Amino acid sequence: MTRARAVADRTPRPTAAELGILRVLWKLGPSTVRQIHEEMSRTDTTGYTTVLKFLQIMHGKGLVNRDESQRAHVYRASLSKSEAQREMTSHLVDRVFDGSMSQLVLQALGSGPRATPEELAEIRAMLERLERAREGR
Amino acid sequence: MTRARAVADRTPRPTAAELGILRVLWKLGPSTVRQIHEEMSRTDTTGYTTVLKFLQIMHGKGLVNRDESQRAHVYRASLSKSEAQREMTSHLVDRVFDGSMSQLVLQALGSGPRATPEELAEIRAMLERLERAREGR
DNA sequence: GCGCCGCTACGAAGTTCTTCGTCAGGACGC
DNA sequence: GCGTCCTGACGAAGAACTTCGTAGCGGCGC
Repeated sequence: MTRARAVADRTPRPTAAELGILRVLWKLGPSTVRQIHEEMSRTDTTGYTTVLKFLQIMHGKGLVNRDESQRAHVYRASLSKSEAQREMTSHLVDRVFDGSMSQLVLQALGSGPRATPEELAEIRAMLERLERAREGR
Repeated sequence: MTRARAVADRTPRPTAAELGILRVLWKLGPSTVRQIHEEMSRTDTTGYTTVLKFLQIMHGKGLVNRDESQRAHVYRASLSKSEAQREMTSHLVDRVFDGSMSQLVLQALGSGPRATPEELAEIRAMLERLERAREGR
């Protein structure tokens, strides 16, 4: 299947297991394999060498950087959480929402677990900003 | 919350290639392998038997139903587009938005290709409905 | 009746993803 | 100095996903 990739060429979309590790890195910040593995052990049974292997793979793909100056290498996510969110959301929208972000928004608002008033206010603010931007154009 | 999982148990999340076929089924409605293959040939080079094989796999998984009363079996998506949208959005939110739908909405509104005024109006309407629902509680 | 054509089914090969066992090198205590 | 322990590297096994070649069946035209 011919897949349209553009952003994906720089930092490929992480696989499920890779994303699990990125999530730990986003939470902990730069970490050693041991730290990552210990954090994952809370909910997971992934072995130490498995985590290590993924970090090596991800390093090869450019998903993480590492500092090798210490004996225990320190890994850092090379894309921020929000970059990953944007990339993955956009991919979802392309794949199942016919490219329509608004459809996604409507779906999310309508079906999600209820947002708090603060969140609704934030969304409303964003909406008004967009509406003003549109008028001003 | 457990509902998403329950649904996933019945109809597993489609893989990338499976989703490609579901998209055609959502577009064309119930179709034969040939029709699906022809539609996919517009943008894709996937072979006929590949499409067939996927439909067989998807049938095994319960992702599609089929009517075998004709010589050329007629396949139909067993989950609607909006069900798939909900399921996949919810999965994304769990994986990369810490379960927060509102974060997804903000991300989508902020980064997406611009929504049309009609779409903005629709989103606003949905938002107001939610705010009223909240007050009324 | 016979051969051709279109259709499904099956299986196998190739690729990617996931997981871990094993090894080598260096640090550290004794 | 020597063994022990921690760490990274590597490779291989297994699972899942993707793709297609080939076989077999049945209908239709001649």
